[in-house]
Amino acid sequence: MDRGQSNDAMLYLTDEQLLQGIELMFFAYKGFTSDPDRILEEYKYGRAHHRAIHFINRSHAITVNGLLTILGVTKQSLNRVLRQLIHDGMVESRVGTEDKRQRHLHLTNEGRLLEKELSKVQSDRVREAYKAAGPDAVQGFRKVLENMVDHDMKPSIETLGTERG
Amino acid sequence: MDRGQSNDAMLYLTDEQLLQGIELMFFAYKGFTSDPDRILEEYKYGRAHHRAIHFINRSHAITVNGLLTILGVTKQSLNRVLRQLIHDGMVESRVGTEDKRQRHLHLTNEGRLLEKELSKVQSDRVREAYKAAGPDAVQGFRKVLENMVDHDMKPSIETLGTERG
DNA sequence: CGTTAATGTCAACAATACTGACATATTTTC
DNA sequence: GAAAATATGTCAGTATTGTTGACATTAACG
Repeated sequence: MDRGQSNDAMLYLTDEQLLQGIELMFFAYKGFTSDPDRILEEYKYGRAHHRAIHFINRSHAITVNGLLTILGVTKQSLNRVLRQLIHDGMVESRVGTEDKRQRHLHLTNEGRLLEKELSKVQSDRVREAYKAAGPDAVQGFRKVLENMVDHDMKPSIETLGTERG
Repeated sequence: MDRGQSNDAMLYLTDEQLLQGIELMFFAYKGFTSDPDRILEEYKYGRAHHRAIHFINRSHAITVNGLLTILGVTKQSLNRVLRQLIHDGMVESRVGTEDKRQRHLHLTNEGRLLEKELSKVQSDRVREAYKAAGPDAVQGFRKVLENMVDHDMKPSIETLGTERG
């Protein structure tokens, strides 16, 4: 390997170092999605389905608008995959109790099974990468990625995994 | 924030920690591509054009097959964007001297300008993320991402930025 | 000379994104 | 209570990017 930089090299980050970072993002993201993609193929689903399933699982009873905000796509685009998932019995859409215009999204038992199947292989890869890199590296990984996220999206992230989204 | 883990927490990575990592990859990649995407729109190009331009710039005189291997798409898919870029005078295709079946790809002056415009904004974001996170974090970032890449792709990465790809 | 390799191209198809328009039900506001 | 705004769903059309499969050309290899 030996593609790292000495600590003081941060004072002037070379173009080469930045381009390496860009390429690392490209190749890592490719690897990151490859395992779930194989499973999705069997279900005739795509990455969009995976993302919907992931965030419905993570944000209990999330509304359609909430999911739209997190995913950053149009409602027409989301509706296409949501319609399929609901039709296939993976996702349930419940009328809101407070606001009856809203639809609250839940995974069905079958949806939960698929979610587990997908998150298993993806988590496995992340876990292996974490383990191979070590705890300090994980800290750094998280720090850099957090700083790469658009500021607009940060509120969305913060609420994930904390009961309701 | 306070979404980190203590060092010994690595012994058992919780599902929550792994899911956070997965989401971080999703949101960071979104931010990572957002700035170039805005520029590409003006040129009526897409991300596929960006990737082609990036790796042609990085791998001097790369062949079509070489580019195919790096990008991991079909030749029909690559050819579509390559044809446009060549037609638009961004990329030049030169017949190989050793092997005349091969086509060696080069950026034209105009292509180099576009490449600079794209890599500028993307590098800026990476640089800012690096700076905000600090040198140690960058080391960790790189370590984790390298471990996330598919083993098949590693040979491709190694040769980038080292004269010829 | 026949086979293989590198490239290009045509056609068809699928997934995912977009815009714009419109409908319905419900809530909020004046 | 009527009007405006909000949440959702849907239809139609279009663009990008990926796929398969088929076929042609040119050049290299044995």
